[in-house]
Amino acid sequence: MEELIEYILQFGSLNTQQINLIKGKVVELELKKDAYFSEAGKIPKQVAFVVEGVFRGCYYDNKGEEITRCFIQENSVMCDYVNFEANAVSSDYLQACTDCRLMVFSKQAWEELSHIIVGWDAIKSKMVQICMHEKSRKNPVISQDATTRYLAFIENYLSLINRIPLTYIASYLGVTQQSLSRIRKNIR
Amino acid sequence: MEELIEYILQFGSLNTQQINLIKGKVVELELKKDAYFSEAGKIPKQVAFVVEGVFRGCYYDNKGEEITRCFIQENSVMCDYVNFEANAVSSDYLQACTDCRLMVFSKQAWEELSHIIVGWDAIKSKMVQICMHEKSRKNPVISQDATTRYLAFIENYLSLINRIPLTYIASYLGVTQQSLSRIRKNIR
DNA sequence: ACTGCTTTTTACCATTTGATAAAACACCTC
DNA sequence: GAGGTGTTTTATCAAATGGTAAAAAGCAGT
Repeated sequence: MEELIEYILQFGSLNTQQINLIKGKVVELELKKDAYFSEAGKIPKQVAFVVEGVFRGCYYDNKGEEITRCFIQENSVMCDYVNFEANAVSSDYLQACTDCRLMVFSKQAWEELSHIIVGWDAIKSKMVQICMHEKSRKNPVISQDATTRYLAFIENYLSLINRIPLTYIASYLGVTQQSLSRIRKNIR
Repeated sequence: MEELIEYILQFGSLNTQQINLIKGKVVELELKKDAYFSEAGKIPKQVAFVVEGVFRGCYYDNKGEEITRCFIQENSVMCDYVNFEANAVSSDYLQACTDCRLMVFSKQAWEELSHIIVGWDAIKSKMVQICMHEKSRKNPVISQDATTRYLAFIENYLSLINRIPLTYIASYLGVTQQSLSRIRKNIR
């Protein structure tokens, strides 16, 4: 819980009473490896803060290929936010890559905070915008070759290398897992 | 001007008085082809609405390669918003690909609207979030081959093909301009 | 129509990556 | 420790893409 509060306070200041209001709206949730936090075809109904574990965002293209869009690590917010806000059907899965522990806001709780905490909306938008921006900043660069993309991935996500299957990393980097394996051999 | 108002009203409703307040805060700006709306190394000080013309967002990687991140067309909002909000130095250029006409909010005007229009903040965040989301949704998919990426580009940006240099499109798709030229020949 | 300038296309070869298949490895259960 | 399951590595060949260079096409100014 303290991790969540500390995270939120990065984006604006809150007094003790306001912090307690937030604590009252959030519930803990555990998910096992491979479980989905949210699924394509459903309307996202929750915003999560990742306390422990790693998630990935992924979807399937029109050829049925699984594509990993992003990874979400400890101490960050996770949600298909635009569809959450719009009550629209998501096209992405948010899947646990490891056993995970989350703090979860229901849509109702998330919206009630706007009414009971002055300044919550400002914190909220900042949080979401920076989250989106960070994500895109870390994305593999399409004009770089696969080796360069892998090296950049190590820079950005060093701690993930031994926590999640190589297939997911390959899919994130846009190469086959065989190519990634070859790349790993060559940079050794 | 009417294009701007119509665009804003997509994200929330405003009365005539509020609309006039917005109109009073915005100024028209023309930029010639190749001019920059904002530059890497500077703090973004303005938010723009593109009335006419096409822009691109681009940056230079550590090898000095120019990389085109996105295109911004008519009837959309343009800004390096996270750095605009944070008063932080941008690492991107926003460059006119054609002669352009913009409606521009200064940082001061943009913030004053928050104080004088109830609900402006909500409209603002929705606008920015959807803008970021759209952009990433249209991005070329790294696991697809160059031909597929080019065909997807045509789907998303058909009207751009004959308006902007091929080099920019190649740089956006992550291929050399020679490869793109070969691809165009093969799909004919 | 000619000149000079920029953009786009072609061509050639080297390198990277994908597709397929098989082997090696790791992990879990019995 | 044997067997089963899933993951990672290797290997081989075919296809896609990059690098370099040159030719062709488009375009503005005279």
